[in-house]
Amino acid sequence: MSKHILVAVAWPYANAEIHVGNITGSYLPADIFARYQRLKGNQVLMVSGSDAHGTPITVKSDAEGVGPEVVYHRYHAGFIELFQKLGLQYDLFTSTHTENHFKVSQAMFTALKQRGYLYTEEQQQWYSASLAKFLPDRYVEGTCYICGFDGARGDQCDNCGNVLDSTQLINPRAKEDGSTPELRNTTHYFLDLGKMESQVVSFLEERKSYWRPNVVNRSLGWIRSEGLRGRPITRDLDWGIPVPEAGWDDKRLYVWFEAVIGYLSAAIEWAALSGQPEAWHRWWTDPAARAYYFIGKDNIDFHAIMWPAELIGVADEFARTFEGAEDKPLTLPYDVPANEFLNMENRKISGSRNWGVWGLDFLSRYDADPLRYYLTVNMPETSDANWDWDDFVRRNNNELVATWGNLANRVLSFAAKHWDGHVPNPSLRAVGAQHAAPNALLRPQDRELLAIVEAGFDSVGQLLESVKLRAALGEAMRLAAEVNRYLDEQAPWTQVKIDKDAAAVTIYTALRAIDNLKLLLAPFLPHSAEALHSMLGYHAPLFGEQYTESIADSLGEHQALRYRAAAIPGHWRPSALEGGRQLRQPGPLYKKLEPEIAEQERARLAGGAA
RNA sequence: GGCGAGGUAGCUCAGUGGUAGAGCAGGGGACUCAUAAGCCCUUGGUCGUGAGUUCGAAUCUCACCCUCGCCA
Repeated sequence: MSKHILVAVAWPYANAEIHVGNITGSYLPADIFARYQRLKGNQVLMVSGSDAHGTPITVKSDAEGVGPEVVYHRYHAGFIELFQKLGLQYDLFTSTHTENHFKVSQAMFTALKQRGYLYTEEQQQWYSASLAKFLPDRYVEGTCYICGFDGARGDQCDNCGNVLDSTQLINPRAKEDGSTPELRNTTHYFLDLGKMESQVVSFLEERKSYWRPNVVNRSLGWIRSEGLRGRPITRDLDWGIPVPEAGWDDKRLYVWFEAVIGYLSAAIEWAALSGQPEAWHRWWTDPAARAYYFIGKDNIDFHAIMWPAELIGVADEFARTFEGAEDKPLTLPYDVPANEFLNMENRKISGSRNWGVWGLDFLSRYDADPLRYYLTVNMPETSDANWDWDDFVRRNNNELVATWGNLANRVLSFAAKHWDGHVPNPSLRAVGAQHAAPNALLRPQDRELLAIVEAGFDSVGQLLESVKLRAALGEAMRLAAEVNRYLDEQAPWTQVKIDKDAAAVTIYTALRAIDNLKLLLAPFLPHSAEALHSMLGYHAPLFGEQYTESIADSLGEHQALRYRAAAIPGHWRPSALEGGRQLRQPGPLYKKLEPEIAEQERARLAGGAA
């Protein structure tokens, strides 16, 4: 029975390029999981978008002398280009700077207020008289009250690394014009997290048995040791979502509060774009639907605590506020399989030090599937992992090319050479047995191999189901090795000389095994799986296609990445490859890499870091 | 300093009470369809340190050391 699965993917912040650590942290695992669920025949909705608001973007745009939307559009366009090239099949990759997201976020705010989970409180904030505005923490500099460093930012000291209370800065000055700010009172809305603590704890306890230990223990530990406290959800800013209250014109919703609402608003936008505006309810208000959130560990608090708290808070009030109708409460996360970090050549990835491998730069020299392979076998699912260029080359050459790419190529080439590019037909062996099922014409060793490989639909599927992607890929690769062993035992290159019918059964069996492996590996290696699918003589693709669309609204225009499902999609079930089928011209699925590139790439890193 | 995660073969990692595992790397061998790829055999670890519980511990308890992250 078909299930509704929401694949919620971290929203990249639109002020930096995406690197391999970001990709393996959340975007890639989400796509692998979503592709598997699609092959299973489930109703997948995979959504995300650019996080367009917040002070890091305005700081950058101020420095460039342009508007914040210019900065956001530039990075947003880069994200979409990268995701297309990587084959990340978002049903919708949009942005938080859309009229729809504004409305949904404001409805969440109003619903929370209605339910009594918001309160106001006065805070002290630096105010610049000469600029006539409040200064966000990042807009104030001064002397660090911990280490004495003179260039500390209001939110953090770059010298000692401590997170600062900006109001304690010594000799504060406005970054923009150097003026001396004064502390003034300002009123903000707070989300009353303390009021929801027991419900959030219950939410976590109920999921403890199957969540990753680092995600659930860390969240529970944090709540137990500190307790949940109210947290401001508005700021004195002009870039962002207006607070839907009279007299609050010069304030905006805090990004941490509104960005996560994107998971809901993107589903609503997707439904509207798809011409079935009610469709989002199937993923958001049907208790049977499951929501998976793919994020990096730096985002755990927001997805395991804050966002569930927002959802628990609004409950069924969102439907009344947003569409004036009664509906069930919004669905809470089923799982938050957060990944740890990826280091680069044993050092932390750093954008400012240019120590990292950036997605688009990588794809200008290498293909997407080798990247997806390496990032999956090395995925930081349980602890931090490390990107090592020598290891990348080794794994590409000795695993992806040697075990799998070569297997497909050797079998297809053999069929092309000896059976004129057709799948050998085992029924030729049995006179008059044309009505027999294909398996009836197979020898015990052939049936045994197919049974082993076909068991992968369960074993690999189970691992994918529980989001153990590294293990799932390893299991699929182990099955590929089984087929290599089978070939060596049967030695069709010898059979073909003495008993061509025997060779035909062997190659038929091997082709069917490869057809199965193609599916088992498709979530991980979609580009080469499609290529192989075509070489095996299929016409319809396994997956649908990505496309971009420009959407205009009252805030301007935003580009969106979308997905059109395949008319006749692939299915997560054993191959029924028939004998006699016409194959296409085979060719290598992957390229071997020269060992020297590791040294070259490291030099590129070091050069950039100097 | 508190909390969380991790510390297992050269490398990347699996393994939550019962004689230490996988892949890759290293060594040897038989084959040749294939991107000199594949297959078979094989070297290699006092499972961070110390103590305890147990007939028996990588696995449970305690202390300590190291790495990463969050918080202070």
